[in-house]
Amino acid sequence: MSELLKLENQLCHRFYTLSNAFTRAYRPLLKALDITYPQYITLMALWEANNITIAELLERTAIDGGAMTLILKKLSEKQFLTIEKDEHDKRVKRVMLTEEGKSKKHIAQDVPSQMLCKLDGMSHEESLQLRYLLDKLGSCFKADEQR
Amino acid sequence: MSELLKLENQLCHRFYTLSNAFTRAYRPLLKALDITYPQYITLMALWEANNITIAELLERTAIDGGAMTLILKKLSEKQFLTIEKDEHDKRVKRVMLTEEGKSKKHIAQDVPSQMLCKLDGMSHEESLQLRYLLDKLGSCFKADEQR
DNA sequence: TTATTTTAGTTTGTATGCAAAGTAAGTGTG
DNA sequence: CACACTTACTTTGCATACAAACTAAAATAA
Repeated sequence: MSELLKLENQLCHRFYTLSNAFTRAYRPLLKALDITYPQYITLMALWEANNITIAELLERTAIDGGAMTLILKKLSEKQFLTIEKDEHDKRVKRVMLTEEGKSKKHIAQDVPSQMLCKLDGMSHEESLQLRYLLDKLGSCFKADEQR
Repeated sequence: MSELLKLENQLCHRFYTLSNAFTRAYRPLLKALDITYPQYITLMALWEANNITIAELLERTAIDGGAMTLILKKLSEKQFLTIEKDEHDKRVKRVMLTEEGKSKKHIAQDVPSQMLCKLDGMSHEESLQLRYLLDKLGSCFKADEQR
């Protein structure tokens, strides 16, 4: 049978599997913060750059626009952030961390290192190499999507 | 600020982004078959091993059980497969490709190579290396999930 | 200025992903 | 044989992912 159609030969299936595995692995770590993985991504973006527009947040997180509306609603209900209309351009909304949202960053500090523990067995060398290859693959997609 | 919490340093975010990119990239390729990416994964598993139980299908595809119920329903409605109860163990269901489902494999033959075209820019060497690292990462997760 | 187009976000409909609860049917024990 | 336990799936509730349609507001063109 065609080797090309075998599931074990699909790069895509590895990504599918691993991406889901990451989400599962983060779940218990994020429980203390009472947030989901995409919500965590959103907060990380904000901890890095607060008071940005939704468009900028979409750009940084690569989260879907429609999904982001709901995610921000949730995070807003949980008192992590507030959303305000821009003064000059009323189409634009700005997302701002609350004091509470800012303070949660301290709790989140531990999350990345805990995740690294789970991924023990992979050397630093290897993870750097992996990162390089992932970024290369990412640029392939970017190039393709522009066609 | 803590480097660890920067979004660009997260391996997980690369997987999140790339996994979604794969799904998007497959969409147009799968349009001819009128199936989604998880449905494609399911069919690949069946083209490789027909007449298997749902449990085996879950094992091979790593798709969620609850989702699989719906995916099989869809594929069944589309006449790709049928589902029958096992004679000996009535809890078990077996999934079988219809003649139509089998024949679609020929159309699907082109999909992997079309995807490889999109990923041009990555050498064969690099994709082998990537595959090796992905599998290593996968085994890290497996080891962790068993704790 | 008015009509056209573009931009920033939201909404809607469909398809998962996942945990947890539920169901039906075997298995094992006493 | 009766009860507890395990299996193989399905169902349910919630949270995205994504395309496409929609809305309001700003930028441009005519």
